[in-house]
Amino acid sequence: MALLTGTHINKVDGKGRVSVPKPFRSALSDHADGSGSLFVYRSYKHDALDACSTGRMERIAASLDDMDMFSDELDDLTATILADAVQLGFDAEGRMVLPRELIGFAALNGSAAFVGLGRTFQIWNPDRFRAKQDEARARAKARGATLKLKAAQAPSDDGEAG
Amino acid sequence: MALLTGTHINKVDGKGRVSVPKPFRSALSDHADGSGSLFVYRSYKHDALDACSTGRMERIAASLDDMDMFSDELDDLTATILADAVQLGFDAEGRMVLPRELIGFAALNGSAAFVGLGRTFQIWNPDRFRAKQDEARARAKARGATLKLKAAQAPSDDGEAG
DNA sequence: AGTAAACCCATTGACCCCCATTAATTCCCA
DNA sequence: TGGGAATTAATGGGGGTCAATGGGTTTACT
Repeated sequence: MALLTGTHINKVDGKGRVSVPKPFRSALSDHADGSGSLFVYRSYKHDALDACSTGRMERIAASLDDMDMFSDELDDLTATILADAVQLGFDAEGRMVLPRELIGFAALNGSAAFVGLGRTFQIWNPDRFRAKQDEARARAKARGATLKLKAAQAPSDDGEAG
Repeated sequence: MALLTGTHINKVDGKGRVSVPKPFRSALSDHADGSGSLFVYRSYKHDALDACSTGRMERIAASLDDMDMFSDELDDLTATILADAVQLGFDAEGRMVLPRELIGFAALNGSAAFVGLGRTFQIWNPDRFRAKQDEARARAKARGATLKLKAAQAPSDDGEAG
């Protein structure tokens, strides 16, 4: 799967429709015809939405399925991720329809910021994201954050079939 | 099998009928004609119902079959799951009829929340589930819950033969 | 006959699909 | 290299279809 990067701000209309940015749409769509779907769920860390490809959500479900049935930890994770995730498809124009509840949770009043995070992305209220980003940059600078690169490898498409 | 995700709230009428959410119905139905059936049993952890496809119930039975005969553990699990499970079918409109006893157990007073858990789902009293989910999210946030993703793989259809 | 379950039909309202318009970029050609 | 045309992304609105729901009728079983 191509990388999801950058921040793209699109409008949310009265029906809850938002255009998924073209680069994201291309990266997410399983088929060449541009059709496809994605999963969206409430972030448990921020007042924003997390989103990922169906392939990745399959991986999440498979990972959870490997845990012991009836364990408390499994219970919490399924409730916060799977029980919350809605699968949305694109229409012919490349838009998805966000449920009202999610729009309310992330306070998407008329516009939404699509924030690429590599393999996943988030959907933010644009103003809130700007603030969060400023903080994150300040923290990284203050802390002198560093990153150890791992060795180059064949890119994973993160799901689909392997 | 497609993933079972999201929370869908439908009404329970006086006859005990509930529409099974379309995405769940599609995921559960063995045949293209939309017919199909599922298993429902009382959760032993919550005041809610557990439900799954026939394929998965067979997997559960097979897993139990691998345990030692006559062990107390096997005894308990068969009694709580297999002995309690009822097989329900859909009518032409995609509804199932919940037995009164199960409606009472899960306190489904007029409406029911279908909660997708990936390979299985639960049926909750909507208010109770909201409360449970809020707690789970709070715990996940406090604990900084993380999930180690397993490697990508071909998606399991969870049944049929697997 | 009485009870309960399955089947059939009608209504409504949400969602999906289609068309039209605008805006912005790229491409082409002068 | 600048202007103009064509393509594509994003947006706005309207209408048809289907999922969800409620009620009624027949069938089966006791």
